[in-house]
Amino acid sequence: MPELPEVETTVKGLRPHCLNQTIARIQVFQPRLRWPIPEHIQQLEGAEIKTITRRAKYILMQTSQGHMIWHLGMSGSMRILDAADPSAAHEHVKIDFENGQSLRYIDPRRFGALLFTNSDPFQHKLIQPLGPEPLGKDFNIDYLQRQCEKRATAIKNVIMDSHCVVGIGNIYACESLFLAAINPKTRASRISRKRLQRLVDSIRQMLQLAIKQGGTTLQDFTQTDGQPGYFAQSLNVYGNRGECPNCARVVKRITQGQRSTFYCSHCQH
DNA sequence: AAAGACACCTGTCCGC
DNA sequence: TGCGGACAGGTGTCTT
Repeated sequence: MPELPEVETTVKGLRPHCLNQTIARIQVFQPRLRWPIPEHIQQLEGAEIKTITRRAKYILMQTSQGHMIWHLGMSGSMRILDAADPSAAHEHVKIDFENGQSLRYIDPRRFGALLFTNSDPFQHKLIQPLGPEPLGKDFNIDYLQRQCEKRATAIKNVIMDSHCVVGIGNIYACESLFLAAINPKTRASRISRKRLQRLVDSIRQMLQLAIKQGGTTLQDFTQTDGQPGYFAQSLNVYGNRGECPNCARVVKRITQGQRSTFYCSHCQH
């Protein structure tokens, strides 16, 4: 589920509750996430949370004794609750703070991750090879054009490739291509600079608006206070089994890279 | 280097 | 009501 806006929403929700807090206790109820949660995560008991940042869809928590690297996978979410509150189903990690609050990690499908590193998390083997942030200055028309020139595959596959640009998952790939009026099947190398510029702009606009609205909730995702994200009401094509909001023709659904693609063949070329 | 298939896991929804 | 199958927001890894 979580794409960049949902992870960003999560980070913003965590900061006021977690920054400068001291970890009193870490409980791992289910270590078998995408990778096993390392046992030395326990070393962080007694540590203080210094910063919380996002890189791609990873959440980086810097503490006084090392870094936690989190990923929400397809169905992960985080909540802030009182330490005494009961655990929900699929709650795999509980971190109690000395102030009586706690951070919970909930993930029904367990595609997420919690990793630990002592050194620079940006040098971690999962983080280091990632492409630029879509909202940063390194993601621009010159960069995207260079990436697309060498790619024969469909444009949707390119913008979902984290080595090209990070943070764009299936929802926002479909939606930004709709906004840019580009057919998701078009070979990346055959799209004009002008149209790629439109795509860059669309991706930016879309992600910024989604962040403002707290992300997209389809099923599992909640903000850290338990509220859903409200961007779902702004979706034009993703999950749309009816008509295009622009031209009223039926929205098409195809499969690309084993993922569903929704688009309007009349409005997108 | 690039492209595609597959794996990991649980819950939900739809048709019969 | 129950059962089987398709499908779901991600992405590292392996094979072509």
